[in-house]
Amino acid sequence: MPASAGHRPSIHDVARLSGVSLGTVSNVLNNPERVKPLTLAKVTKAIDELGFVRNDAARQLKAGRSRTIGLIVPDITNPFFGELARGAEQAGENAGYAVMLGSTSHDGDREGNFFSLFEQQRVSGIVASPLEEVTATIVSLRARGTQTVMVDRKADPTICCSVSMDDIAGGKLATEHLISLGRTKIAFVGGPMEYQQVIDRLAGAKEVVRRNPKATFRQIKTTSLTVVAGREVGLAILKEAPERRPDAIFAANDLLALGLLQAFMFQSKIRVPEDIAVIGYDDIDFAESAIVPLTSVRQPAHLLGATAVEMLIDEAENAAKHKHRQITFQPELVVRASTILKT
Amino acid sequence: MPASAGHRPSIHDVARLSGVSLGTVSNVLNNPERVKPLTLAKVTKAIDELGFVRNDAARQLKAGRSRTIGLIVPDITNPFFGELARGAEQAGENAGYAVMLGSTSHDGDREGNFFSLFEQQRVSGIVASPLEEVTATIVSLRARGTQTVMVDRKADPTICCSVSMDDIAGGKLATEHLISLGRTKIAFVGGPMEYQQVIDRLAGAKEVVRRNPKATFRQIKTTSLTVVAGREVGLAILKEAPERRPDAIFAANDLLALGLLQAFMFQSKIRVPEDIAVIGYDDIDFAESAIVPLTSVRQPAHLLGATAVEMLIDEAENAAKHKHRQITFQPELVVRASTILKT
DNA sequence: AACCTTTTTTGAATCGTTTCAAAAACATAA
DNA sequence: TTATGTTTTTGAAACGATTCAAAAAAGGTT
Repeated sequence: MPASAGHRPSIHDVARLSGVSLGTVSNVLNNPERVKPLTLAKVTKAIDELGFVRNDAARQLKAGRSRTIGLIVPDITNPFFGELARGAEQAGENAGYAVMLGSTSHDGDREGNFFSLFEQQRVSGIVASPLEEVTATIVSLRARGTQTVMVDRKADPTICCSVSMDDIAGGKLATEHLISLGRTKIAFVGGPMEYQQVIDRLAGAKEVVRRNPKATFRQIKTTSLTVVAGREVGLAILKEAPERRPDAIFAANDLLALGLLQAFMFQSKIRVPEDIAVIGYDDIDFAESAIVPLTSVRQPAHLLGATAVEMLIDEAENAAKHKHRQITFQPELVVRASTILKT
Repeated sequence: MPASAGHRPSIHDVARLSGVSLGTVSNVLNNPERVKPLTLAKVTKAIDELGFVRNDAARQLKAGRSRTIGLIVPDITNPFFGELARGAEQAGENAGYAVMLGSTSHDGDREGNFFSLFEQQRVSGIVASPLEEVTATIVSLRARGTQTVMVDRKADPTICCSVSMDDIAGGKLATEHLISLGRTKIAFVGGPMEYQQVIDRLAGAKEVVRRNPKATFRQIKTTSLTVVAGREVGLAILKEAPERRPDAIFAANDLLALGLLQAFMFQSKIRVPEDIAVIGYDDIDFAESAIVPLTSVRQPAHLLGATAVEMLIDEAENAAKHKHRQITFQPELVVRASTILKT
């Protein structure tokens, strides 16, 4: 019979009902092997009868920390981060940690709120893919005792661990591919320019263009990395005179690229890849089933999330021996119809 | 100067450093208007110097509950649930609650773990889109004092609030559309058949077919609602003799539909919509930019999430006056190229 | 200066666990 | 039966915030 709504049964109630002491109930919960089978049965029965559920707040208060990890991502509706979150959750689960997800919707205030919420909750640590520079936040968090790992963003290894992608290499990969197809009027679409990922992908692209005298380069800034932003850029390009248009576009992520494709397909004014080749970034699942299957630069989102959580747990559990590491994965080109004509 | 890693400053340390009592520090934190400005300044200074951060576990322990809401969804990488989660978060934020997200990856055990994790954390309430029937879980959770709201699934209003979609109507909408196009060999692709959403969409489809003597119906079961599962079904259909194939497919969600499209486009063996018309369900953002822009049944995911959280907060804050409600939204047909030939 | 009101501050008690030294119960051997 | 070792059980003392009745301080009036 469950307790009335007024009062939730505590370990005291369980102790009283089963006629043992507090410590024994606690042992039933945490070290059952130390308890005589008969006692264990009595206590278990009382727990069931009362509908007792451990109060995690009290437990944490005593323990000083919880087996919970905070994950902060900029936008959970972006499948790249969805996959990353799933990787993080799986790695957490394997080690007996729960992952709490905070999605900031690209809002700096919200990001700050999550950092402080997680700190107040005394999570075991925070894995974050922050919007912009957050070294100061990280340093003070760590000084106060909350471990942090950066994901999808490089961090100074004297400060904390990080798992990131080599975005400069990815930018080169994409641009080299476009140039190898004979394209010369290259455009980079992306933004805002505060995001390190965008900066690096652009830098990689620029370097490749610089080494190819025939190629021209143009940068189109966006205010976000969304399908809508991509569509707007696409519609703007549609309005340009055909000779002004680029013949190849490197979009800073797949969502932008999908938006571009949508605009170009609109009334079939621009053919992809004949008129303009389009390459995206991330290789989300939807790239393959896009209106024109999208060439993209693949990032192992699941692996990023899982690795970050593993590093965090390593630090939490072996604080003494732990050494910060800066892991960088290499991206991989996935060629599809948006850059190559069917043979 | 932040405290050394060994000891996190508590409200006691702040009291000592600023030369006031415990109660005053607590007032600075919770009722600053009651504190003399001079005192407030002293205490605030001490807080900064020590790097004091409130311990939420202790606060909750005293308060009995936290301003946190647990959200349980089957798969965060599905953009439908991504959007739903975002709606939930926004509604929570507006009322000063944080939303903790748990994604179960369609795993019943994991779902159970999240329910009990959230209960142990004494969240203000749980919003869940459970995989299967969970009335028993809900009833006992509520009996022990944890409020619950079902989202994207109808619940008995004598038990708890729910916000769901009329999936039978959605199934009818989709099927009527296909039949109105003159298609007669209708196939329903979806599964597992334990999901109420799938059952209802199928029921709606069957009813419409029954009313149209010319139409034939066929059901193809899948083990999950993913792009991969859709692709497999698509490849199987590719292998069938053309006269055996359906001329219209209603997929239980957009991911399945996108998988079907991928398979059909493979070597261009089946044209969409000429040979087979395809309609999905959810109208995720990617439906519009699919290889063939996908006709779909739109669900207001954001609204579902936000409404569920609002109902939960209403129950948490006005327990006395609260009445359970069963809100059902009507889906909406969005026609695109996968069912209608361009004119 | 005495008295009354209002504003601030105080600090012990409390929330529900876990911990751990000490006590009790039990088992075994002499 | 006693001595000795082992297994179980006990319960007071934390953990760190909030609460609230009571005390103290400040302000106003005669």
